[in-house]
Amino acid sequence: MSMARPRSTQAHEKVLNAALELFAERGIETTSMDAIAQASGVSKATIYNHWTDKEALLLEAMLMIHGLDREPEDVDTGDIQRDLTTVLTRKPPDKCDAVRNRLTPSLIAYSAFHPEFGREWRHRVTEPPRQCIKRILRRGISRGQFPADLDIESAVALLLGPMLYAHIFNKEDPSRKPDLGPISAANFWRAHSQNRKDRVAEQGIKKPTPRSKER
Amino acid sequence: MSMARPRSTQAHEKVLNAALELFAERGIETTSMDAIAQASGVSKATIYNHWTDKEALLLEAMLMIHGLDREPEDVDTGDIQRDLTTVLTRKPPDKCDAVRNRLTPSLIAYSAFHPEFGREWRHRVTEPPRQCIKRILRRGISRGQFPADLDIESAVALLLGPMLYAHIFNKEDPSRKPDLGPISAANFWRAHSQNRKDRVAEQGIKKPTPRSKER
DNA sequence: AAACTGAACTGAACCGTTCAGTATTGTTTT
DNA sequence: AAAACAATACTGAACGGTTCAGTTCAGTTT
Repeated sequence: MSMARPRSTQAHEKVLNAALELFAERGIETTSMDAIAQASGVSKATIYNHWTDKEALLLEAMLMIHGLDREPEDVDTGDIQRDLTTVLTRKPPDKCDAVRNRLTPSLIAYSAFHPEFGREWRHRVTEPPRQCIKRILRRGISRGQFPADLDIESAVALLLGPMLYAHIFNKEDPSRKPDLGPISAANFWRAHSQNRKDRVAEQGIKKPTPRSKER
Repeated sequence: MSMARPRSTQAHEKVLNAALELFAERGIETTSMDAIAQASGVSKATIYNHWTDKEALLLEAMLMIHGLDREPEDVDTGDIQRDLTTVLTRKPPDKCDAVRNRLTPSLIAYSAFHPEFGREWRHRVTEPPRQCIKRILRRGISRGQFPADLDIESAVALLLGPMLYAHIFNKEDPSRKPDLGPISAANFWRAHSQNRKDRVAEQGIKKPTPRSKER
């Protein structure tokens, strides 16, 4: 009934940290449990006492590093453009950020070949910021600042894609690393904002300015 | 001096094809040479006669599938917008395309942890289309259709990023899979085109830039 | 004569399990 | 309060069974 000795949270965290570091440095599939045990200083037997699987460990490690920064997810200053920029520029604490970024390529591949894990990753990690952006976009539409027929799903890709791209392809090239967050936001804003100075109508329903957006 | 029996190009290609298929289906690191031998119908001894390494095989397979579509890399119809859209929409033959797309996540991860291979991948595969886009952008700048201070590197990320993003994150969600090529091109065009009268009403975030500056 | 096959083989790594011994905790008794 | 106890966690090392990259080789085909 009474647990005589509680699990050492110290050991638990040491393992998680070591696992994250190794996953980020050498990749998920190529990091062995023995390596994690050795790096963490926790015996492998104990690791398998805390987690059933390598995948279970990976899952908790991933949720841990992506859950450390539970910021107020929503942003609404009234200025849609500013909100967009804020969300795209938002970054986790420096320490996390490095690990998270180095982890991304592995997660992309691992998720591609482990659909279950992939769903979890997208659902728990990549979806929240997406939702945040979607809310802002919908607000923009209802305020008439974006066209009513804006495809939100495509818009999210337009906003976030450039950052992902830069992260993957400009990694080795230190010459080209401007922060794409504000750039991408500005790019999108200039392309879709209907807030021209001759049009100040704020009420949402307006005649859609005929955009030859095809289709 | 003269080889009594030439290497079977048939075997060579069977191995390459089988390797590509397996790499795409199960990932690079988790595909064994034995599996490739069995799937190709070529004995493992022969495979190691044709390639020194698993990595050598991977490299040639990658170059093969990305070299099959040597199209006229350059596009210049005079209409910058059309050229951009064309390049972003351009696709390899259907057969290749499926394999290439499924291969991408693995290549991202493998390149992240094998810098040498990564350089080769970027240089031989991802760089050519980038260069093509850059040429178009420079042409647009020199013709005054884009602002002279446009950061080309960021612009490429703005154009290609959304497609990469959609490819990675919208894979499992069949509801939203519009072709982002034209959308991304239109998005960029609307944000940066300077000499269209449908955009002059935009409030001047950008100052009227001076004439073309050579780079 | 060289390329092929099929099969065996090496050496190393891997995951996950087991186990005897030890350390650390909560509980009970003195 | 101190000592004894019971229950559990941890260690370190080993082990089984598998998988892998790469090699070797006797025999077959071209």
